Parts: sequence; structure tokens; C-alpha cells
Amino acid sequence: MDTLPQPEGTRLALIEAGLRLFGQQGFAATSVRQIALAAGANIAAIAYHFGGKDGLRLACAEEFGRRMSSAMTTSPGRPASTAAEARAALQDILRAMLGFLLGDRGAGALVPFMLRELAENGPGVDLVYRSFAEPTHSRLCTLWALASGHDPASTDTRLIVFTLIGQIMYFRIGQPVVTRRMGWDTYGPDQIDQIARQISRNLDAMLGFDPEG
Amino acid sequence: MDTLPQPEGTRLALIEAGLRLFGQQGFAATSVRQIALAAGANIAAIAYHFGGKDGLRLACAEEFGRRMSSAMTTSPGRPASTAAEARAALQDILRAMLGFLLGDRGAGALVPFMLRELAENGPGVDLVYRSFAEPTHSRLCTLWALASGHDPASTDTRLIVFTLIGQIMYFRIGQPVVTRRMGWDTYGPDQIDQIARQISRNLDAMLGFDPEG
DNA sequence: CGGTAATTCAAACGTCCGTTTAATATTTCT
DNA sequence: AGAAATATTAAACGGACGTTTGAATTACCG
Repeated sequence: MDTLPQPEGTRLALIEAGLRLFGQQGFAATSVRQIALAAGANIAAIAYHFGGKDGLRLACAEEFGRRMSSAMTTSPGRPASTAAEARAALQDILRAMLGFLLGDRGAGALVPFMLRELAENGPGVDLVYRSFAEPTHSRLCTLWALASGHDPASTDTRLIVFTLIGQIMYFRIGQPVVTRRMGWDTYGPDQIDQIARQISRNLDAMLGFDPEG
Repeated sequence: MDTLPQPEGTRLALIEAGLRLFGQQGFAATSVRQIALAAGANIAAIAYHFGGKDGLRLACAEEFGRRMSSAMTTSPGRPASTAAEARAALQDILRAMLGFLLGDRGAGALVPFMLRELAENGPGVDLVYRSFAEPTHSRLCTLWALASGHDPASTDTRLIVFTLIGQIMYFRIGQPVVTRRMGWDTYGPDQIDQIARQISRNLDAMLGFDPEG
């Protein structure tokens, strides 16, 4: 276990192809030949650099963690100290999460890879947890506690935050169901805005905040 | 396209093994040999009865739809005509959905199969939609409209109902993340109750209903 | 420059995949 | 009972899989 330097060259190309293809098709349904072809590398390069297909999967999870961690730390937002500021920060974070999960820019192959790893309960779920789920949940717990006046460490607070996250995540995971029922063909900016406004209203309601008053 | 009689014997055994294994491991990661072994049938039986592995997958989706439809129609509940009744009916349905998705009884292999098919966007997603997602969403829209006084067919109503569903679904899909963060090893009756109470509180808040008053 | 290590490559490895075959067993019906 | 349809079986098929091999190439460094 060394310090995980940033990969480059063939290594990086293989990891990026793996992130994309594993995310699109799943681990079992993706062949090493397909990955090598997409990366412009030889088939044997996967065994050479990562020891095998499973090793590449882990390397992809590590790269996911690396990029996600840097994405998390570069968007701290201004610190909230009052309940009103905390509520505003919650709105901002939830909106950003929705854009990250549903939008087509930025996230790229990261979100599909994460959801696959989660659904397949693969070896990358640990890194998904540590680099994305836990930090996000923690920040939201702190802000919720500040905005609502409750204990940030209580069971109820942690559950409430999961209901907030779940509302957002489902619009991505259940995308084929949602778009079909809504009569949309994809999530465009307008659709994302509509969803965001609804989630924002839900948050206000859960906080007992009346935006009209 | 005949009338889809209930399968029996080898056919049924293969379908049940397929529902279970496809749900546990995913379609691509499950071999026909494994299915035949689990069903106590010969390998060639899959090709004989269903034309191939893909045919078995479709047959599993049809069986899923059959069981889900019957499960949906046998729990109509008493019809709601007032806002208070509608709110109570919403609480009941959401609680039942949570138990169905998180509990270990009844659902069996159906829920994992459904979630896999959804995650892989497989050919069964259409049947999942028609036999589960659409009927459930429709009922909830009607009840929400009655409970809140809004239009059951409006975009906002349909979105709100998806946020309700998403809160519940995420506790199943994100189970490894949730249990780890909550310090639980699984979802027991106590944990499900806690989650249900929180979702119930959220619903009340979204309806502008004050349970203390 | 020469030598050593690191990397890439075409080719082949053995294994498991989904499917097919052809023979046998079972059921169905006259 | 006997013919016909249906179902099950063991065995083999060609192909794709992940991996390994050993030589060729490239990069690094005294």
C-alpha cells in the first residue's frame, strides 16, 4: 500500500476505459478485450499493470475515490453559523447533488460507475462510502442540525438526511421509470430545475419553514 | 403471444432459479449451468423451454409481473374520500412499501430481481414499470391529490410522489451505505419502524399537517 | 554508448460460456 | 396398445473469456 500516485499513460487510459465501461455495462458484462480496445492498449497490459481484471476494478474504484475526494474538498461553500444560513447551504448542496447526479457535465463516467458498484455491492463500495457517501452525509447532518436546532449526531438526524439524499438519488437510479411516467425523454435543464424546486419545497416543509411568510 | 398460463414443473423451477440468481448476481454474472443446477434441470432445458438465456430472462420478468400484479390487486385498502382518510391511506401504503422492500418476508427474490433489472435497464424494466411502478405511482398521486387538495394529474403532484417513493427506495438500494452509517448490521423490525416513522413525519410535513395540533 | 529495467506486443493457453445435437424417456391421445 | 407429440438427457460444439508466455521494444541511467 504505497501513496497511490496519479496514474498516467497506459495505466490511466485503462482506468478511464474501465470507469466508463464498467459503469455503462457492469463488471461482468465488460470484457478485458473491450477495455483494452477502448484504451488503445494491448490485452496483456491489464494483467501487467493491475494483475488482472479484478485489479483494474479496484484501481478504478481508487481513481473514483481520488476524483470524488478532490471534487468534495474544492466546494466547501461558506461556513454557516445561523439557522437561516444553514438552510440556504442545505438548499445549495442538495441542488448541486442533483446537478451532479442528473446532469451530463462534469460527472462523466463517475456517477454510473458509482451506482454500478453500489448495485453490485462490489469491492469499490467501500471507497464510494468513504470518499462520497460518508462526507456528504456528514456535512448534511451538521447543516440540518444547525438549521433545525436538533442534535447532529442523533439517529433521527441521520435518518432524515438519508431521506433527503434518497429523494435525489432515486431520480437518477429510477431514471427510466421517472422519465417515462413524466413523459420526458431525458433530464434537460428545465426538468432538473423542476425537480430541484420540488426538493427545495420538501426541505422547507421538513424544516417547518414557510417560504411565504 | 398467448395468454401466458402459469408455469409449472421444470419451467417454473427454472424461472424461480432465474429470478433468484439474476437478482442476486445480475444477468451477465449468472451462467445457465448455475441456473440449471439450482433448478435441478438439465442445461438444455433452458434452450428448450425459453429459446435461450435471454428468453429465460423475459420469462422471469413476466413471472415477476404476474406475481406483482396479483400482489397489487389483493391489497386495495378501503377507498378514501376525505383528505384525512387519504392521508391515512398514504401513510399505510408508504409503510407497506417500506416493509415490502426492506423486510425479508413475502418479497423474496422479487425485489432483488426488480432492482437488478432496473439498474441494468434490462428488457424487464417495461414489465417492472407496468406491473409495479405505474400502478403504485398512480394510486399515490390520487391519494396525494385528495389529501393535499391539488390536481392528481399535475406535474408537481407526480414529482412529489416520486420524492416520496425515492425516500423509501433509497433505503433499499443504498442499504450497504445506510446500515454502515447508522451502525446497523441489517434492517430489523426496529430499524424498519424507525425509518417508517421518519417517512411518516416527512409526509405530514409535506402535507402541512401538524400531528401535535 | 552499453546495459539494465520497464513496458508493449502477438500469440497461444486452458476454461467456461451459451447453444446445439441426437438419442432416450415420458406423456397424450386415438 | 400403439403412434405422435412432448420432455429430458448426456455429450459435444464453436466461440469468447481472463490469463500467461516469451520475444521485441522502449525508457532510463551510469
